Amino acid sequence: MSRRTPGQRVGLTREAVLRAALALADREGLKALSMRRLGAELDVEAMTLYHHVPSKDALLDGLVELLVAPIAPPAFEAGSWQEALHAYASELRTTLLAHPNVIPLVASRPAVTAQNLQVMEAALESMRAAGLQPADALDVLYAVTGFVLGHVVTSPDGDPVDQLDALDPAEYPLLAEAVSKASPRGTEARFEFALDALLSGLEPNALD
Amino acid sequence: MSRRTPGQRVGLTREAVLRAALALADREGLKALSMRRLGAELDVEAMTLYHHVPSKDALLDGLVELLVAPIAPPAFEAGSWQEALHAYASELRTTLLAHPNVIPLVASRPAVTAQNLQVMEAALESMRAAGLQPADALDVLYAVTGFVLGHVVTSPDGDPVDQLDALDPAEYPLLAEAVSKASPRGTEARFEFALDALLSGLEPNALD
DNA sequence: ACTCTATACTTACGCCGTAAGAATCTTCAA
DNA sequence: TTGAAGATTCTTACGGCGTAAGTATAGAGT
Repeated sequence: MSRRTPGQRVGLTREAVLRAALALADREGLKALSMRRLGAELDVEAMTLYHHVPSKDALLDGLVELLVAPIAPPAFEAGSWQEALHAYASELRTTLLAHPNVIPLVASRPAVTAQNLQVMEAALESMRAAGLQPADALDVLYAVTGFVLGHVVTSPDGDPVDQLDALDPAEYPLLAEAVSKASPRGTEARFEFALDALLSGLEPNALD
Repeated sequence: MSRRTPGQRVGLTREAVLRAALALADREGLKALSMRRLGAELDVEAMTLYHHVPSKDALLDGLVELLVAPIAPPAFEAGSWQEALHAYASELRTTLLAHPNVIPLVASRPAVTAQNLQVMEAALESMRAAGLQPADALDVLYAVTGFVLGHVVTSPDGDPVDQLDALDPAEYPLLAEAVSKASPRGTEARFEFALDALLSGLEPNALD
């Protein structure tokens, strides 16, 4: 049951493969993302994919890069210190939340790709313009990025409260109370609250 | 090539299985942690493990729980607000860093187990004694936990700078400068710096 | 001593990543 | 116009995976 005769091109590119992989992971989860399954999705045999990607690990790396690449680095030229980092953190969070299935991947790959290095360099550039030493700026960048990742990892979709909804108030009275009262605020408010806490604490130390 | 006759007991327990799994993951990484391999480690066939653990996913969940369980919840009775959360965050970080191979697992499993719920309840208890509303306390807990996880995920072992060591200064001048200057401080200093920033920013908002 | 059950092993199925190689199409120089 | 070269695809095969189903035995409770 062959799809077509060998050699007959189907116009695959690395980019197309990565996009299909992201779509598949979004739709059916990371476990469904196998080379055979992805091949089927593109109407191609699994081994064909290896002409565009050297291994499955490399494919996953590429997937993370595809996801993170379009995020704009923090721009300090316009607006205050906090605003720039706040906007950057929010965009990063939004991007990750749009692909919840891929978050574990982002969290488990260092992703020191050329793409990422350029983003970091650009960020340091504009942070220097704002008066920061590069060493301090790097600390701040790491702190904010790690914070966003950690927040997204601990509350991927919807309120973390969702998972705690059916909670026995007799066994966990305070937890139940906290959950019932915290609901209206939502995860986003919780994120902004903690982010601003971090940023306001970061500023005096970093600028001194 | 059978190891022993069926029925002959080897004295396996869920706990022993989980400990062996953790040891194996620590020693050889997550990819080496297969049911067959783990069975071999315990001198047992793979299927035997299913008497102590319902599935591999459950085994991984148990592994995370085993790792996180011994961490003491933040105790506010003695010492200041910051000290308590600082100590908790540091212990969590130390525990995770002691098992770098397992970090991706912790980051990708919600882990809303009975164990964890009890830890959270205990934390809320002592935070209430310090004058916090449970809802605010929960926010603070999530913020700190997420922060630690994010930090550990982005710089698992050694300085993140290690991976950036061989960097082309011509291509990334600021990055190279930041790396060369930031080195002596180390990852721990970076962690404490950002943690204190978060905590100092958290306090006024949460206590108001 | 006898039964019952928990524990262990065996076999088998359908997945997985990927190494090796054959078949075909496209391109381009002669 | 032809024919060689290289790119792209398919085929086959190997060892390893999680686990469903079934079998055998050792030890505990009567």
